[in-house]
Amino acid sequence: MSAGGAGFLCKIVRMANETQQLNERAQLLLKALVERYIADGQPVGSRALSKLSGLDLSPASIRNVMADLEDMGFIASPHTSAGRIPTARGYRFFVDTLLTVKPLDRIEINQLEGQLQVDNTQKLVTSASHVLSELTRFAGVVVTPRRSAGFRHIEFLKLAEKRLLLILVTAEGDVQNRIIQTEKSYSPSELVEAANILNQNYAGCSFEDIRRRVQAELKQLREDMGQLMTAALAAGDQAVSESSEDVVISGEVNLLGIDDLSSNMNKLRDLFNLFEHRTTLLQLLDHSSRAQGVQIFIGGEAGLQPLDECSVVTAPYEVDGKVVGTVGVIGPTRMAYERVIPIVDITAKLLSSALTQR
Amino acid sequence: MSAGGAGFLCKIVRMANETQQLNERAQLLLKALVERYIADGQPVGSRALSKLSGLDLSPASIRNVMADLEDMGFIASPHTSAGRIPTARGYRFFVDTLLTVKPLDRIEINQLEGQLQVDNTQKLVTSASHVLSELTRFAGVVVTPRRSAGFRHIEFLKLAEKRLLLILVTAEGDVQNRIIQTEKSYSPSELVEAANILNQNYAGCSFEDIRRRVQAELKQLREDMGQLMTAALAAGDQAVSESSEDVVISGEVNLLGIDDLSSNMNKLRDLFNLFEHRTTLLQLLDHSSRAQGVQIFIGGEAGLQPLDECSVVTAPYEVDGKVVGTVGVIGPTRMAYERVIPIVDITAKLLSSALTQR
DNA sequence: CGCCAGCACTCATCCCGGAGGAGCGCCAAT
DNA sequence: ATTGGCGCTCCTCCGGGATGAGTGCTGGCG
Repeated sequence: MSAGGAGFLCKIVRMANETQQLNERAQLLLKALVERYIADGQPVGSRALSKLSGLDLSPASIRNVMADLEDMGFIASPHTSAGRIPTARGYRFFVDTLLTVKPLDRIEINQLEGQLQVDNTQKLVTSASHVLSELTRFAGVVVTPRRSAGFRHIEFLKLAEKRLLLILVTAEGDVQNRIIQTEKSYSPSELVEAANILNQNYAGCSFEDIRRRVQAELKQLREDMGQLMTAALAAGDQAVSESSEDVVISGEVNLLGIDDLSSNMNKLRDLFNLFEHRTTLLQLLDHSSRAQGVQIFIGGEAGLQPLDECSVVTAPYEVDGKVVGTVGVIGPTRMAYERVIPIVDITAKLLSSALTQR
Repeated sequence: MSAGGAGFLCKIVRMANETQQLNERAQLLLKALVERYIADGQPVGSRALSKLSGLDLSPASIRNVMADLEDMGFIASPHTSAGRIPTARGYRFFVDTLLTVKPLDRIEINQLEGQLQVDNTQKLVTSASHVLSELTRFAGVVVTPRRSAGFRHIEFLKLAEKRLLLILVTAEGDVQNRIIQTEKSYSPSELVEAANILNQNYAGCSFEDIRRRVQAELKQLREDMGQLMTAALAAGDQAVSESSEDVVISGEVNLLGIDDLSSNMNKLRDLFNLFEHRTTLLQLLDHSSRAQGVQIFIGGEAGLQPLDECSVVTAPYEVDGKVVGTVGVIGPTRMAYERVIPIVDITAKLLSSALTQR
């Protein structure tokens, strides 16, 4: 399971340096500290670490190491005489090299699989989002599959004079529909004819292709028919592209209970505003779909202030071997990564296979 | 503009009593107090009221009246030496008989009208919800229209062997679709034939009617055709009823900023959980659609604890003179009713006319 | 050179207790 | 009936002492 942020090259270089700089003792202590802090959210002092770490060291010695870790920016103290808490960089190092994830049981996987509803792409996606939020008790988020820009079947339906309903079955079997205003009033038989032409000749092609070909063959058709076709193509194109990418979020409520976040009412509001602003979130998640495997964004690494004290754990999912979307979890930086990571990982895989079957 | 809760008769009786008991001075003072409290959220003292009320009374006299109002349960003091704040009953009386709503400007109405997107019932409903939350800065909520259980057009589409897509255009012009598993594999022409029969004979009827008539006329059809029909009818019925009532909420985030609510993290979480539990909310809102005009639920009047410090302002909307749903706003009990009420009222009316046009 | 016990120091938190102020209730005077 | 005045209550806002956690540093020990 690989996990990384943006800027791979520089990251790897840095990692090499850091692994050199941090001797085993420092690493062990950092690991213990992060784990402890994740577990109870209190700054961790030298005394506590001395008991936890397993190393047989006195608090005083540990203080020396902690001072080093602080100098290197892995940990920080909220005030003079408190313990230390991990910085974003500390979390990063922890997640990249110290973390040991424990895979889920077969039982848990089966449970998870059972909760994915499969009767419909939309339902599948929302249930995946639900499952993620239920299991992690954070916010679950899924980017809906990119649709291939083509259609399996097209149909016109007359609603009123000069008002048509365009019904479009996408290659994936989902149905889109759209109302078109036309200049001329078409008879039902004309509509059937137009639909037939499109279905017989162009089913499965992308709209761009069709437009090009229709334009070439247009002269053979009556002019009004051509108009209808182009209008239909435009509408279809728009319908597909408009509904093509969206992000489904569930369990935002869970974040209200997290005291790390809900202490700052303003930040919390910013965060929820971000959730309403789908597009921004979409960009972040799209990032993830270019890499493979689980990715983790810690704190502001994504470049969004509202995510200041949050981490985003994502994994892309695929249909027929092609990445089509991203699933993920948004929670506080202080989250149980070793649990969340496999959950996200498995969910992505289950979603992939559920989508591929159909 | 009428505004009332449940239990009309008893309410009217009580109102008569109360109006008798409260002399004009008490009413004026109560009105001033509530308005002031709504405006700045601080308990209102006698000195402040003496200046505000317009009556030329000393604080001492006002204290007498306030004591009476407190005895009658209209106001309460959070602690010994604080001012008074309205109780739920106080708000109730204020809203029922003291409140003077100022209707919106033509300009505002036009603006509002412009923001309602009309290309689609679903979009119309969500934009109405958005508009409500934007204008009031609280949570906007709309119950989607009850659909009449009939169809304008029906269509079968073969997805695979024994797997059909049923496309259904409702009387309102919305499109539903549903996948049916069949026992037998039908040819495209059979599907067209079945669709034709349904369209020509039964368009516009309710599914129950159709089922009855189909059953009677079934013998004339080939058996497999009959099977297809009944399957289609069942699926259509289900599709319509399933998607028939839902509640769209937007702008929940706004409630995070309200200090009346966000002081109590737990209550806030309960509230947001209520939002996710659509059904409970639906019941409350359905209540409203049985009355006519704007209705107001103050505090726990609705019988839901999460709404403890909230008020719900609702109004039913109609299509062709028949009530089909409800719009509303959920905000803190301490809200500017004189502004929210006309907003909800107008939105309901605009929504009605937008839906009726189509 | 690494380790560690001990000590001084720094803060955060908690818990008073007093001062200030807002506002009420009551009462006696008008 | 209205009102000025007085005493009282209780919230809020400090400031200070006590407590405790945890650090940094130093000097001694193996």
